[in-house]
Amino acid sequence: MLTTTQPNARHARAGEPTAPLKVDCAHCSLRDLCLPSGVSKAEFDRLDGLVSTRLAVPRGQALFRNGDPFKAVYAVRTGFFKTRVSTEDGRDQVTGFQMAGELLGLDGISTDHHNCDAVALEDSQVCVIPYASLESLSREVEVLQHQFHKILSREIVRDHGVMLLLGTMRAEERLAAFLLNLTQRLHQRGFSSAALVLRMTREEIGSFLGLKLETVSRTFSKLQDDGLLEVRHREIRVLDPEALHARVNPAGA
Amino acid sequence: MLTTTQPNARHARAGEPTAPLKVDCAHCSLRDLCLPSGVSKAEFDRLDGLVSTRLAVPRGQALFRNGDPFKAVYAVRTGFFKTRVSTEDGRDQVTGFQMAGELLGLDGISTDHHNCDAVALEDSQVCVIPYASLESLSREVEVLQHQFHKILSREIVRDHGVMLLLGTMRAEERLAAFLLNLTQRLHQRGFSSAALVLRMTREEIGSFLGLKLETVSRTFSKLQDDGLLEVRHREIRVLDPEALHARVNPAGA
DNA sequence: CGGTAAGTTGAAAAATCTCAATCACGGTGG
DNA sequence: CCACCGTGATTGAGATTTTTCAACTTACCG
Repeated sequence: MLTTTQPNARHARAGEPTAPLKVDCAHCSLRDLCLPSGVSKAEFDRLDGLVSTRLAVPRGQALFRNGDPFKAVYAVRTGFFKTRVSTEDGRDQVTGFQMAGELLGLDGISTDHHNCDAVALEDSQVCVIPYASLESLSREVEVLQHQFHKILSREIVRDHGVMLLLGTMRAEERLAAFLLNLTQRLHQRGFSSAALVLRMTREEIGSFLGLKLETVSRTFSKLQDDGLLEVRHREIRVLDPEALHARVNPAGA
Repeated sequence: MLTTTQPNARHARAGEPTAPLKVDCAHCSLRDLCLPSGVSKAEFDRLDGLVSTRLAVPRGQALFRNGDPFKAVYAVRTGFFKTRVSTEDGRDQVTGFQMAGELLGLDGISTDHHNCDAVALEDSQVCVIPYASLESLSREVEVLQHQFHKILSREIVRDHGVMLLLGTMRAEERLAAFLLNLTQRLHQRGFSSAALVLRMTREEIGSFLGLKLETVSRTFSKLQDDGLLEVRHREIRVLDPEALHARVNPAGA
């Protein structure tokens, strides 16, 4: 399912839009998952010009990097991203994985510069939402303003959930929680919540979960041995979602 | 320095404002650290009515709890808070400590209900900022809108920093980073960055840093033995800030 | 002045990491 | 078409870090 890398673009930065076609939230299938969620039919024409262009980001390439000037936020249209932050001495932490309908770049508002790297894990497309337009439009369209605030707040709540995971859970619980989160988000998007293809390596999963890649691998094997999963490299089948859920909170509740 | 607990209010919820006096950002000394930062003199009168009241929160008491309906965000005027989230099986994670000028309750926008508990660690006062007023006023006052977005974004960036800490650092690095963060914020507020009095227990520090309280205690002792700190219970003196900084990133950079 | 909550310290147990070997697969080139 | 190469994944064994359990100390509050 992964499209092949475009070797000549692999090490370049995100460039010009491949398809500068007029883009239109009103006809986008991700409408209800994305920024315009809650905007009524009648109001959709007011969102005209919110999304200026689309941008293709080949696998392995950064949409933006730590330190880049912040000008826009991005909505994932197709594909899959990771965001990561790093220490001065080179250790890094994946802060999230983003799929269709999710927003990237919100961190940049705080300092006018991006504070993390966003890297495509497969060939992807994003909608470019110039931040100035978003601010001015959300002064006029109340539901847009509210929805944008909700998205920012939701990101904070999500982050708190990740802190809880990193601060209190052991390896098996972390991986179980991670898989359930992925399947739940895939399900929202109309995919099976039993079968999934991971878009990231064991190392990237480990970086997100605060574990080494070997620990991730061992934990996959354990969950497989226990009959909760079927693991074949990146293809995962969830055999027993109930039991998987129970692993997140072993004490039960 | 800690004010004593008011025993009879200890187990009650945050109640009515003790001092329903007209509150005014324009004359508040926290102006530049807080929500109105960046609002010009001329515009200050437009912020009239943004802060409806003040609220006293005695030590140990919750300003809000997970599940409470979300109606307002709160700016800490005096005192000190922690926020925490918890799992169904009762483990919890402190997600942050908030001091004067910092905002509480932003998590509530996402679902119209608070998603964490905010508990005063000493007798505190907050300014109540009804969320509806904030949204409508920020549609009119551009700099307020922008500042509010910056605060939301800054919280996201802060959370990513905590994830990095929880995901990649060992105990000593975590504690060093924590202390430097505290001293830096105290310094911003005009306090010494060498001497500080912790407002929280070892257990709360541990919960924030993803460590057990014994590990926190041992790590304090280690840093003291190494001559970087002087630790007497909650009174901490930073003897060698440089060296402390070096402990955060032992590989150097 | 006693009781309780908070903090410190030790020793053993447990979880995770590190280092190393091996395996599997996809892509490449002969 | 097949052998080979490189990346990613798995597994094992030993080292390290942190946790757990327990004893004890200290400070503070009533």
